[in-house]
Amino acid sequence: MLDITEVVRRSGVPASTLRYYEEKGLILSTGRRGLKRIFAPGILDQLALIALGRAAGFTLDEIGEMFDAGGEPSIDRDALSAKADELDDTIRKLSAMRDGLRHAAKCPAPSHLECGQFRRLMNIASARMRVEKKRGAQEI
Amino acid sequence: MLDITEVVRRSGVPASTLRYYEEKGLILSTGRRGLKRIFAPGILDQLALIALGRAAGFTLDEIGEMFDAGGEPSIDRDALSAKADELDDTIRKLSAMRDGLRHAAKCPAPSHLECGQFRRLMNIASARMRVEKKRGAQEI
DNA sequence: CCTTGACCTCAAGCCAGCTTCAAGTTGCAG
DNA sequence: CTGCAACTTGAAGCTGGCTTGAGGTCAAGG
Repeated sequence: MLDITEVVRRSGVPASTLRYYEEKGLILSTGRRGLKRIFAPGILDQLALIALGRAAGFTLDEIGEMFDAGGEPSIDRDALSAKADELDDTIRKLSAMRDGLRHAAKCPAPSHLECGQFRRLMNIASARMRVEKKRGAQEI
Repeated sequence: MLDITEVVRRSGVPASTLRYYEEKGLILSTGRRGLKRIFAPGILDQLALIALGRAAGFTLDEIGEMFDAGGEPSIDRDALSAKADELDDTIRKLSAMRDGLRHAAKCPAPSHLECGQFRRLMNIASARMRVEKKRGAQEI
């Protein structure tokens, strides 16, 4: 059994965040010593899992749905696949962007506006903005 | 010369956003007809460029510094390179994440917690969180 | 037993990048 | 000239994921 200080020390997650996660229902403290929260050791895995989810682009609400009542993970494999596909898409876009930037950085055109590739990038970016307005922003 | 409605129609950027950008100093309206803003046609390129910058991960403030007094772009090629490098880094992280998710989705371990690769991912994600706390979050 | 400092709660604040609202002004069609 | 839709302003609100602050409680060490 761990007190909050110990959880902070071992997970690197600030106490304020732990309280916030508990309030949101993402984690559970297993009891109190007086007012003070006590956590089961499993909390550390759970926090690592939350960190992973965040890094993968899940929202806290989505992550909350990945735990059963006991705090054990029960992650839908289809959801993982879907998120992987989403990441793939993001990666493709970012790669195109990176290549365009790389080109612009060494393009000899006096102004970037005179570079065909740069203009293509600009057009793609504004087209994407339009789409995201319509379809409720993805991410990135 | 374009009125705001025309700019909205041709750029897809909402009027509220145009006013916000002007207030922020990112764009300039070239005059007024009565109270109403009038824009030079160049605004369309400028908005496309802003969209591109946003998509590449620049903040509005950073983008603001990319225009000279006349609204002409004057983009530091080094900044573009640096942003490209940053994107590369992001892409690498996302790729690792995607591969891990993909694996977890088809991993036969009864619980994800029992899968070595999944646990490695978890640990990477929580280690990254710690670092980002210390060094003031990048993006993604 | 008393102090102390680590914990607690609840509410408010912060960030970026907008959007929305209420109330006021105006260009222009009829 | 009138009416009204389209524009204007400034301020406030929103989203997500926290952090911060004020003020309160309590377990443990001296």
